[in-house]
Amino acid sequence: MKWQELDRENCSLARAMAVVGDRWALLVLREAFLRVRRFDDFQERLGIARRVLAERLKHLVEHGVLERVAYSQVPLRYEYRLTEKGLGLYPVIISLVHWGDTHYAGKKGPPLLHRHKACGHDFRSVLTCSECGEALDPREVMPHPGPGARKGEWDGRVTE
Amino acid sequence: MKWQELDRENCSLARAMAVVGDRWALLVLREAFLRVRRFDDFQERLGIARRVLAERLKHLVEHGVLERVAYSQVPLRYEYRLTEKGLGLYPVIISLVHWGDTHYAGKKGPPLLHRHKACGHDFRSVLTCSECGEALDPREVMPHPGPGARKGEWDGRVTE
DNA sequence: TTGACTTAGTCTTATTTCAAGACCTACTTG
DNA sequence: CAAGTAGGTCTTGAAATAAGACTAAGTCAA
Repeated sequence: MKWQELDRENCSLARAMAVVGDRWALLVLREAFLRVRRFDDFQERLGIARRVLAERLKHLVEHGVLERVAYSQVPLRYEYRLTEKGLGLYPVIISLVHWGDTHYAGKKGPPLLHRHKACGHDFRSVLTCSECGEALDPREVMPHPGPGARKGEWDGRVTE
Repeated sequence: MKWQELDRENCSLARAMAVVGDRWALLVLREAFLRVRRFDDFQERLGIARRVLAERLKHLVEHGVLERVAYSQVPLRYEYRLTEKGLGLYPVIISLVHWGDTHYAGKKGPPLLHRHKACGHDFRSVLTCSECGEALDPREVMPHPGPGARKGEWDGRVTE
């Protein structure tokens, strides 16, 4: 399968990966969550090739994850901001960061901490069930076909 | 910057991306969370080139995300299972799936639902603060340098 | 009013990675 | 003994990436 065909799969993960699944997208978004907004700042902080960055930002804008906003009229200059849809990727990024903290932080500890303004503490993210509020263990989750499933699509895979 | 140098960055996300940041890793892991374990099953379900799959599985095994376990001695056959470290990526995957469900499900709804065995309900994942238990809004989070930060690394970026 | 600087890109070239599918090896089953 | 199964490797051409030079439009200071 080619990468461009991924969004035609009937799978929410595949469709999400078609938008943010390339090598750089999540790193670009990490910077966006750290309030980086301008082309040269993304480029310098990530060390990404400029051509690739330009294409990636365009792609994220086209998919509504970022928006390109003029912050100066004369001269005309644009910056990139997270949309609501983009903000919705925060759980993905913070989960990856905390996974990295857990397994790859050096002796001294993680390079970056996150403080929850509401309660004032540094936190780790905890994934919980929207229905009962308990922390989620993957072994406690049973996937099963939903309303958008195609006939026979999950046969022999998920009904257990 | 080259992709292989990413894990030398002092950033937990960059280090995580060095392990699971290529185009296929998270899709392979999605299948693993759906109890797929064998080479040919991964290959058929993902439509990934066999050479790329072999390399990717090897990489994930080397990084301790999957383990290669013999499930038959005669003939000798191996399968790939999630390790504890691999299970730790569940929040990343389920968050991406729910983001995809939210923004890319068709009219009929998501193709796959997830039932929490503990409470018996289909759920969405909710990211909460480990300290106060409230749902996390990215606008309520203030990143700041941690013990593993390098001197001056975050100057002008995160202290707000 | 020229020369240095800023911002947001585009373009070129060499290298790396990926897609598709044929092929290989060891064993099993009919 | 022939066909099938499982888990790969190999080859070829196409696509994506890395690095950095270059461009365009405007600003600022002398």
